Amino acid sequence: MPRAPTTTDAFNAIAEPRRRDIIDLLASAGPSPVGDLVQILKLPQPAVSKHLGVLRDVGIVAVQRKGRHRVYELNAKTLKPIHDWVSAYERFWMHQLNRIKLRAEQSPKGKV
Amino acid sequence: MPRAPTTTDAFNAIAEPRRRDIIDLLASAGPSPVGDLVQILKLPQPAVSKHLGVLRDVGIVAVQRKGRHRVYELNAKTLKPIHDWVSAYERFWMHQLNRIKLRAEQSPKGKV
DNA sequence: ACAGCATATTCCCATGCTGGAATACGTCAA
DNA sequence: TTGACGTATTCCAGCATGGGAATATGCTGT
Repeated sequence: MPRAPTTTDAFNAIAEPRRRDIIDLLASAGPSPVGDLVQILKLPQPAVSKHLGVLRDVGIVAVQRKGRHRVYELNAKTLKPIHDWVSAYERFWMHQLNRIKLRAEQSPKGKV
Repeated sequence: MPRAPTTTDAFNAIAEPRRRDIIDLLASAGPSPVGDLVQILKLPQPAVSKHLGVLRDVGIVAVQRKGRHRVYELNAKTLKPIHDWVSAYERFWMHQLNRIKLRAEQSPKGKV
């Protein structure tokens, strides 16, 4: 089977750098219509719409119709699984001291 | 252009659930030879080797030859960019109180 | 040298992607 | 209505994927 669709989950959705850009932008600018994103990201409008479609499918963003505009809003809690997963590894780069701890915790199975 | 190769960066590499499984396993069991991973993950050996190849290209794991075995070790600091990126959104789901803060910080540009 | 184990690589396939261009859709103003 | 705007969808292309099967490589003991 081929690579999983980008709409499978948040992990797949955020693999695309442009989609992370969109997320970052929505986080800093707040809910925005598509046109604003197009202007700031300097991407073709269809490209932005398609990326938004993926993010929408995964639930990372939500839409609201406002006249002929569509206002996209970030729904960041869908990113929590990613944070949860990667946070387990934070200790690996936090302090040098942790190296000692890690050796003890991991203790390659050969140990008695 | 098609989707970026999985070897492009850590974001693309970890989109595959099996590769996250391998990372998790290396983290908890410590450096391990391929055979151990194959046995525990119950995946065909070539599949594991291929996934390890991707992780190796991105730098998430490192290999060490030990006789006829190859011992793979986690190099978790390559996951830091992911942690850094997603941590910016932690506040969105931490405390309910943050909702108030967030509204103030984001203040959709229309505001005076 | 040889057999056997541990691992990597190659080949094939069906699928789904991203970008670009063109086009369709829905809404507002006159 | 009609036209114009904002946005979404469709069609096309090239391409890398992950799985399976088969095979190649490398090391070890005898």
